[in-house]
Amino acid sequence: MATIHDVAKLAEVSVATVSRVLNNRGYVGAETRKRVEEAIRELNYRPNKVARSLFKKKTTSIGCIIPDITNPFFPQLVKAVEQTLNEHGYTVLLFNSEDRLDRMDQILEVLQTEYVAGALIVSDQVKKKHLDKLDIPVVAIDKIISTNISSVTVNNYENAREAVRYLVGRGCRKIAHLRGPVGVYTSEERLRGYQDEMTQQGLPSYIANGHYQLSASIQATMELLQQHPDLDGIFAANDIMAVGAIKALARLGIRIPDEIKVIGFDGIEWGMTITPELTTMEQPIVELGNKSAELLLQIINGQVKGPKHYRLDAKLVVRDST
Amino acid sequence: MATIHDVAKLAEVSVATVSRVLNNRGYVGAETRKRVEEAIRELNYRPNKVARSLFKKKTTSIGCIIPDITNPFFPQLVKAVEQTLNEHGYTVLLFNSEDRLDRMDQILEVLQTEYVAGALIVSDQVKKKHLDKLDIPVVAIDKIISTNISSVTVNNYENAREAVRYLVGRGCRKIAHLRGPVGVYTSEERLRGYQDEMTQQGLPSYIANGHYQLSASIQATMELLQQHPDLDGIFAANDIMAVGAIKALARLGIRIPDEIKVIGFDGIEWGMTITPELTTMEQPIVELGNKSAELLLQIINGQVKGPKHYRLDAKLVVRDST
DNA sequence: GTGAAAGCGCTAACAG
DNA sequence: CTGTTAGCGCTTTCAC
Repeated sequence: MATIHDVAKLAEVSVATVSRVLNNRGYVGAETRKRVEEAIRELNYRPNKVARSLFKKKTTSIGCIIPDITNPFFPQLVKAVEQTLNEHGYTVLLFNSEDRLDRMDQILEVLQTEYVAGALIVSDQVKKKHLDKLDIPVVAIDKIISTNISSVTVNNYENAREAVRYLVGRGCRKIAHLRGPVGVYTSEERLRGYQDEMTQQGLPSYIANGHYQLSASIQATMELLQQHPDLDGIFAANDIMAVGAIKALARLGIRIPDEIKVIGFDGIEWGMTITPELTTMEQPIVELGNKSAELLLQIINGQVKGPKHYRLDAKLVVRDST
Repeated sequence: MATIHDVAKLAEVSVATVSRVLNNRGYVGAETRKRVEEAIRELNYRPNKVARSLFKKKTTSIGCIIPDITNPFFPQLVKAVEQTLNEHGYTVLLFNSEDRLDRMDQILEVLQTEYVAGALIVSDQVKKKHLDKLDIPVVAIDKIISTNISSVTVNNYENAREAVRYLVGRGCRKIAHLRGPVGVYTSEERLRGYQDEMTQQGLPSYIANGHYQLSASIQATMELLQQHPDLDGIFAANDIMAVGAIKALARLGIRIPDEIKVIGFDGIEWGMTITPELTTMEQPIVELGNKSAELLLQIINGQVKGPKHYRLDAKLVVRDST
C-alpha cells in the first residue's frame, strides 16, 4: 500500500500539499494539483482510514445495535440503514445485543474506543444514563429512549387503533389482542391503542400475551379460544404472532376469515406465504432505516441542532385473513 | 478519555511500562504492575483501538460479506459468526453485497483501508483474482472460491442425494426438482445431487428453475404440474421455494403429502409455520458460522498453515409435508 | 501557494 | 526491570 509520502515524492511536493488535494481544502495551484492527481492514480493510492481516524478522533463507521438479527424485521431495517450509509461513504459496525444490558455495556465501550462516528440503536433496555457516558451522536430507532435523544419511530398507538377499527368495520365485535412482551415499547403502545379503541367502540377487551413469538402465540391463541369460543377477530401485535394464531386456528378447525378474522402488524414477507395470506399493518421499514441513517448523518455533520423526533405511519394491507 | 500518558503520569512510570502491563508482555515488577493497574482503574482507562491499529496495521474488526441480508439464512449465519467473534474480542463489519461485483470491489477496498484483521465471504461472484489483491486472511463460507482459499461448506451434493433417496423411500417415483439460480454454487451442487441420484435410481428427471425465490417458485410449480400432472414428489433446492411449491399446490387443490410430497433444503424457521409443516434437509447454520469464524481466527493467529476446507452435513428433519 | 513540523495514542526496539 | 525514542500515516497550524 502506497502512503501519502510516496505520492508526495512522486509528485515532487510535500505531504501537506497532497493532503490538501485529497481533502480539497486550502489553496493548491492548478499545475500542482494535476501532478498530485497523476501520482495518486499512478500509485493507486488510497488514504489510510485508520491514520486519518487517529488524527480526527473519528472514524467513518457507524455502530448499529439491534436486539435480534433472527427476527426478520431487523435485517430489513439493517439493509436500509446500510444502503444509505454506504452511499455516504460510511460503513456499518453491526452488533446483536439480545437487548441484554451487560452486552450493551460492552458494545458501547467498543463504540467508544473504536471512535465510531455515531450509533443507531434499537433497544428497550438502554436508558438515557447509559448513553450519557458516551459522547457520540445517537439516533434511536423504533423506540423513544428519551426526549433529548433523536428518534425515528412508527406511530404504533394510532396504527394499532386503525387495525382495530378496520376489524370492527369488517363486522367483528369480539376482538382479542395478542400482545407482545411486557416492557417492550412497541408492544405497550400497540396494546394501549387496542385498549383505547375498544373502549371507545364500547367493546369488551380480551388480551393474551404471545411475547412476539411463534410458539407462545400458538399456545396463547389456543387458550384464548378455549375461554372465549365466540371470538370473531384477533389483532396480533406482530406478524409472527399472527402467523401463530392462524396456525392455532387451523388446528382447531376454525375457518379464516369466515368464523374469525386475523390482522397482524409489521408487514414481513412471511405473512404472504401462509394460507390464508395475512392482512397486516405494514410498517415502513425501508423508510424507517433510511430516515434514521439520514438523520444520524445530519447530526454528525452538524446540519441539525437539538434532538429531532420523527414518527412514520404503518399502512393497512388487506389480504385474505380478514 | 484518558490516554496512556495520563496513566503513566498517575502511576509515576513511563508509557512503555503501562503498555507492558496492558499487553502482558515483557518484565514488569510486581509493585509497579500494581500501581499501574490501580491508575488504570482510577482513570477508567481503555486503550485506544485506533491508535493501536495504526501501529499494528491491523484492527480487531472482521469484514463479513453476505449477498442478501433479507434471506433469513444469512442473518442466522451472521448471528453465529458474530457470537464467536465477539467472544474473542473481535467486532463484525457487515456488508450486504447483493453479490454484485462493483459493490464487492468497493467493499474489498474498504476492508483494505480499514485494516480489518480478516474477512468472511459468502459470494458466488468473487473469484480468486479479486482476493489476490488484498493480503488479509479470508474464509469462504458456503461456497468454495478456490482450493487455496479456506472454506467451510455444506455437503450439498451428498445431502441432496439423501433428500431424493428419502422421497423414493416414501414411495415417490415421479420426483421433480425446483432448482436454484444458474451459476450459484449451492444451487448447482444440489441439482447435480438430484440428477445423479435419479439416474442411479433409474427414475426420470423433471427440472424447473425457481431462482431460490418465493414467487418464481410458485410460478414454476404451477407450470410443472400443468405439464406433468402425475408428479408425486418435489425436491426444492431451498425452503423458500418449498414454501412456494406448497402454496402453489394449495391453490391447485392438490393434497400434501397424500398426492404429492415436498421436501426442502435449509431448515429455516419459516418452514415450521406453514401448513403442512415442511420436511427439509436442515443445514447446520450455527455450526457453519461458528466454524468459519474459528477457522478465520486460527488463520489470523497463525495457528494453521495452508488452506483448510471443512465440509459439514445437513440433517434430514421429517415433518408433515412428506 | 507550498513546506516544515508537531502530534493524534500506542507499541517496540534499544539502552541502561 | 524500566525509560527513551522513533515511528505507524495522516492533518493542520504556522511560517515563508
